[in-house]
Amino acid sequence: MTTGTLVPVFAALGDETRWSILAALGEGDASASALAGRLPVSRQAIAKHLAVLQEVGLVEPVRVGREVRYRVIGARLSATARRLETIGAEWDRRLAAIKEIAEGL
Amino acid sequence: MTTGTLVPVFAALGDETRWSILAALGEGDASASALAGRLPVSRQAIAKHLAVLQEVGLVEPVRVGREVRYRVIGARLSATARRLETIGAEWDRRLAAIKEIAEGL
DNA sequence: AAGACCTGCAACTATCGAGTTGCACTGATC
DNA sequence: GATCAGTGCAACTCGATAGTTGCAGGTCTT
Repeated sequence: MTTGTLVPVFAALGDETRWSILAALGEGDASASALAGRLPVSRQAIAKHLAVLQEVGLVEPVRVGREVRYRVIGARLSATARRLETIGAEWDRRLAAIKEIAEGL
Repeated sequence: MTTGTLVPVFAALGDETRWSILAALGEGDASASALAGRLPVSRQAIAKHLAVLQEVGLVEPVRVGREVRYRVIGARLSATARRLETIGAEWDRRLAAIKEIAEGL
């Protein structure tokens, strides 16, 4: 799982347009061009967003002939959620779970 | 709970400095000035971060005499985590849970 | 082979956000 | 009442990022 860094994942999830893309991908894998047809932004803008999402492991590219479709990785979301859950649950006990993320990453 | 909008919460969690602040607050409530003594940023920068965190309900101000201490709201993190968990878990079933967030907000 | 479609790279603009400094205001303390 | 610590507001710099357009390179189709 490499868990990776957690903060960049939240940064990636902190953009409305990227959620629109994720929502669109929820209805089936799609290419940047296909997404550009459904969303009010240019193909290149979407390509950049997809690069960001891929960087943090929220999305995965799949070559299909000449086009590149993207698939959402639900497990990544779940894993992130679980880590966040842990932090929130243990906060009141004043455990240093947060420090790990803030420093150790 | 008002659930509120979810995306801004992620945006708030997408900054390293804010995690440092949350980590520091995890060791006990503290004011902006007190935090400025422990972190390598100015008091005003911290004040802005605290405003952001408060805006999305991750933190709560508590007046103590002339100073304003801030307390982390662990429940907010847990609630956010649970919503994220739901989305991740149901993604594979292609449910439109995401659409609610991306559109309804 | 030609044309259409999709991708990828590059340059550019513009806005947002993180950070700073400076100053004014308020509440405790001596 | 004077002073000091803490907060709050405002203006400013600067880097990151969301967005655009334009063009070059691949790949499938006819």
